[in-house]
Amino acid sequence: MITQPRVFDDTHLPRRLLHREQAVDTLARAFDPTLRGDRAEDILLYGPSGVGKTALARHTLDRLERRADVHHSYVECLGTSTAGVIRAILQDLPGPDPASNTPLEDLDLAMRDRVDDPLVVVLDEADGLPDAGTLSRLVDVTLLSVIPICHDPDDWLARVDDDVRQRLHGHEYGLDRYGVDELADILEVRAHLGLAFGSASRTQLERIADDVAGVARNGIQSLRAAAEIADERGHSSIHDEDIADCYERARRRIREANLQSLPFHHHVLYELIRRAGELEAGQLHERYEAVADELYHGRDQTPIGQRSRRNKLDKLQEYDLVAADGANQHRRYVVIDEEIDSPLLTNTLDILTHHQ
DNA sequence: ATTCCACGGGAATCGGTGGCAA
DNA sequence: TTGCCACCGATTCCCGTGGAAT
Repeated sequence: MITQPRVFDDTHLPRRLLHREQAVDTLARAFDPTLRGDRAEDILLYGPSGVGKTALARHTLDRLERRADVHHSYVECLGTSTAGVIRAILQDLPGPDPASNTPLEDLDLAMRDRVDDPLVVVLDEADGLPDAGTLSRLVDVTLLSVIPICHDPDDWLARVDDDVRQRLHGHEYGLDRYGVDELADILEVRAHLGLAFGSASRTQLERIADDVAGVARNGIQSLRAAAEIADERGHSSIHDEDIADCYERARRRIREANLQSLPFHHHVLYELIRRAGELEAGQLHERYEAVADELYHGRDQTPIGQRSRRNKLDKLQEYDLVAADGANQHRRYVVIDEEIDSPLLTNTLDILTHHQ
């Protein structure tokens, strides 16, 4: 039933962005000065995840680049540093890439040196920047303009330095979830491009759009999952019962991918919680210490201390794999989907369960 | 009121990497 | 080749905070 799987990829960019006409206009206008060789206006793009912030920025900049010889740089900020951001920008500019141990100040100088035409820098996941001063360095470059993408603009503005706040203040642009009709339109295009003819009815697409509350990413992944389930059940088109079951699969797939992307330490903590169902913080640490030596034996990594474990647990929560509730010594960690196990630890059931 | 304990921000530190100059 | 330096991500150390139990 799925004829073009790529259509459902997170990175797939449609030719037209439906129901984002005003947003595209606003961004395009902000880029206008570049056509005269001036710096573009900055825009702080915000909104909940999965509603197309990144797609909007990429789409509009692609269009700009086709219209004029204006360059842009796309930087994924999550988990990177100031130096990392500047490096990413330099990579997109002509000239040699700097050595990996080049001092930050030299990177900064190189960037100032090489930006001699208007440059638009998209900073995706800008809430993930650990250092508040990163943006100041960018904003200080004459012809460089920024498009930070974040979830909460007030939060974000509160954390950056004054100069950046002044530049972005009044230049916020928010995207909201789609309406049911709007998202159904979007899903219709994907179904048309990626599924066999007639696989899904308009009513079904509207139902999915409604069930995912207008979050495009979830809608698209749910549609894909529904088509897969229909295939497995031998249906020639998507049935309503396939839709009923598609959300769980879509969510589970995201969680599985999340877990896969994490390093070994996270897996250990996750499995300890999963096999217990739920654990108090104190017990969790106890068990970790009881099994750590054995589990890490023969690996190049070594067990980590409590403070680091807390950070890993934070990450597990961010990734929607475990939840925590309760304060202080009664804090409990609960696994969210017991069916999702860590492939890295499937052979260690004995070690993990012996020490009860 | 005091104690207990997990939390989480921030600084210091560690180990590995890769240029670069002697 | 060797020693040195800067970087960087990960980790640990230190410590103030605050809710719950005593």
